[in-house]
Amino acid sequence: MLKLSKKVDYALIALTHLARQDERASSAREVASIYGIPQDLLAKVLQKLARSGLVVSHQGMKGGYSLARPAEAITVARVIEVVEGQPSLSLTQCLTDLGACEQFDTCNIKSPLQRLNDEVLLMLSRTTIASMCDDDHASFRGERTAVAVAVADDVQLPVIQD
Amino acid sequence: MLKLSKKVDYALIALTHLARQDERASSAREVASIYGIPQDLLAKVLQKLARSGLVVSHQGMKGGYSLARPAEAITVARVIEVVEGQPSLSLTQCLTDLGACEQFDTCNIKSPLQRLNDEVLLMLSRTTIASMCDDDHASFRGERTAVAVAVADDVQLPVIQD
DNA sequence: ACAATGTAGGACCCAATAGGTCCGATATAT
DNA sequence: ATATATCGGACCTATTGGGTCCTACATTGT
Repeated sequence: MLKLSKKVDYALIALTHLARQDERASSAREVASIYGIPQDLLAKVLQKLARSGLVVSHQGMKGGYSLARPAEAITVARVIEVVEGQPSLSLTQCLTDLGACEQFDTCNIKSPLQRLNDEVLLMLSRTTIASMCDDDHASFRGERTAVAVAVADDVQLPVIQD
Repeated sequence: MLKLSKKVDYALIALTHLARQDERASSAREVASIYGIPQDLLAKVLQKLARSGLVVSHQGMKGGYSLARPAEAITVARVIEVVEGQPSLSLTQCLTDLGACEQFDTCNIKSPLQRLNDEVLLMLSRTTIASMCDDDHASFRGERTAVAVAVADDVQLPVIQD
């Protein structure tokens, strides 16, 4: 599907929210109500983030969550990995379930996929909660971007050599 | 899940196979048996590719499929889009189902996600069947790459400014 | 002419996952 | 003590992914 799950969406929303709060803890309920996210589900997600050390939790009344480290040190890659479990961070099964792949020996696309996977991973590792915070000040109009249009129309994009 | 489906895997395998055959048509059965892919399923995938004009089909005995255009002109992005239908080429629902997103107005991560999405899309648009053919001559050992290890271990990667 | 081998495409099936809810237990500030 | 938190397991349901089966139709070889 090449789409990130809602859980990851929610995690990113919550984390950028926490990043902006800076210090003060926010409860799952609070965040959920602000962004219209199912409360119980967000709670689960935040618990995972807490268990993984991306976030610290304060129990009891007046409790909640706050970032466990600077927003610059939380990458999208890590968030995905934490929220939906490691195996999902590879573009294809055969890159994780090594040996479990039926067509491993005859497969003709192993190494290109590996490369592609690494590139995506790198991109997700360079994107941090901090960078997402900065970025969101830019306007978003909900239009299809030039890239999306080009792909949909099956237009040839210029090849970039490296 | 951020993983491409088996259908896409199969499509890419078949396409690079066809690219190497150069001219001569291969039947779905042939390709399926070489790579250990369920035949009926591959047939469906190839039919989609044919309907979308990425591949031409020759019916009847001695029939089969061959590339409809040079391998350089078939991008991974396009293949994904064709095989699993447009909506799947965006990292998150809200980028496609515009308006259908519950938290659209309050969402704090719209534009960063848009950017990320574009970057991935661009990368997938620059990768062609031709480039995958070249690439596969490189050795593949099935080991975790440096990038994968770094992410899993939650190591901070150097930030690259643009 | 007719069998063998193709593609075309609809119907269907099953298992896995995503998304979400509910509940009881525990911690803590007022 | 009570209201408000997190914690974490159990559970539910709709969707999707992956795959099979079957019928119809097109071509080639004999």
